[in-house]
Amino acid sequence: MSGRPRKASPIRSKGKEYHHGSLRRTLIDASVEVIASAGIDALNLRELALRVGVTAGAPYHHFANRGELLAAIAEEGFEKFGAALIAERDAAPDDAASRLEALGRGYLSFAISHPGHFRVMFHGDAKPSGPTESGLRALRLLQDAVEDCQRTGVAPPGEPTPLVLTAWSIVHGLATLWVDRALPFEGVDPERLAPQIANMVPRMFAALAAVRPNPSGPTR
Amino acid sequence: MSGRPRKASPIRSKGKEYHHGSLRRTLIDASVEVIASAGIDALNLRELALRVGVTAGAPYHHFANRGELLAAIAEEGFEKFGAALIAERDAAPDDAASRLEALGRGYLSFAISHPGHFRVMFHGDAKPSGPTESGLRALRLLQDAVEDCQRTGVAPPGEPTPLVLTAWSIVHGLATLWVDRALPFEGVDPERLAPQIANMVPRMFAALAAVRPNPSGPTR
DNA sequence: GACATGATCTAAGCGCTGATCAGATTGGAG
DNA sequence: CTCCAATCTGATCAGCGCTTAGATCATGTC
Repeated sequence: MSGRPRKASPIRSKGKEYHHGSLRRTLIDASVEVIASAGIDALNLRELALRVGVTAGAPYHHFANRGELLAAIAEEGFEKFGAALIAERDAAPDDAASRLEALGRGYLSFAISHPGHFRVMFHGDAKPSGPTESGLRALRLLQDAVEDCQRTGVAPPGEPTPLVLTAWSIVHGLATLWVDRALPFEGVDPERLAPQIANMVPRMFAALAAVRPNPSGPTR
Repeated sequence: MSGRPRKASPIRSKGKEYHHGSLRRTLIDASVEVIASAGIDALNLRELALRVGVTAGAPYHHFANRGELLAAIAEEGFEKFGAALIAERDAAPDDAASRLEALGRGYLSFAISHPGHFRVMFHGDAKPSGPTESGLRALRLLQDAVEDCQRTGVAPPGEPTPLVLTAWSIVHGLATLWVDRALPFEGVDPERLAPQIANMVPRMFAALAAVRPNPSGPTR
């Protein structure tokens, strides 16, 4: 009851007020929910706006168009993604193989627990520019982990790019198949399979290193 | 059958006739082109119809709605896909590892040479039913190849599902990253990298088999 | 406290796209 | 030739993205 009742608290209760208070945040959250359960195509700005209690034109004061709403979701997703990868990696034992495995687990865990963000992050259609800054940072984490494995001998030496791409492809492929619901294995729970697959990455690299000390050279 | 001038030739020249003659085929082909270059979202039935010389309502005599057009493209894609995989496999040397590698090469080649079909085939949004009959047939090819590798000792024994899923994830992940243009490696040509990655699948399996004769048991 | 200013939201509407439907046109079967 | 089924046209509706003018609120200034 002092002079200014609500100054540093921009979040209002959901009551009927002219200004929503945190419409941008609310729109992103609601969008992620819709996309997670029904896909990007099902995202309807009109319905979305009405559902959170504003008129159809209001979102355009926070996002220039539908694409920029999606871009904001993707950017937020890549930031959460990078943070999740780092957390998982730093919680792992301090050897190169364990940390690479942790990154793989983190990758899959993120896709499973944030399918809405993940879908938008790697949505191929109509990508204006290439990968974002945050996306590249996440890739560098993987790259460093693979090179660490090479230095400590738990991955074969040589050009790291094919190894990085292989590791990335494994986890990204499984994550994609999972969020696209394209896994036709009955009785298989991808959520339990995820750490198994993630663990397979450093195991295969280690096996390669043990069998072939120098597998470089043209493959075909 | 010499009486009727055109009976068994339903394909007309692009001349202005009331009946198009092969509108369904033409619509699919044009759609695949659009999707390959601009993505699924860019597919516009009106523009598509006018471009091939019919009015906006005509496509609905061949497809109940936009989704069924996409479903037809996916189905056709899976059929081409299966045929391409079989052709590649049967052209390979007659050992299990070579055939598994050939399947991986076929997978990636298909994605690279048929990006339009591939995009629709694995489009996660609004998939009504699960994978198609043809899709499951393609999966069985991979499953059989992996089990052959296990029998001949070039892959570790045990449950084949994790191995199948790993192999599938590697090629599917790279293919997805490729068609989504999400590969931020400069100076790297995925088209030349594809056989290298495909070759890595049986090599890693063989290494695993050589190092650990029995890697079964809970991973974590 | 009165006022100006910028940010936010409403209300109305435009254009484009997916989808429907009655009727015109055509090829083919009997 | 006659009739039928398939195909296409033309008109139209509904839904959605987006724009614009004006109303409402928050905040800083005097």
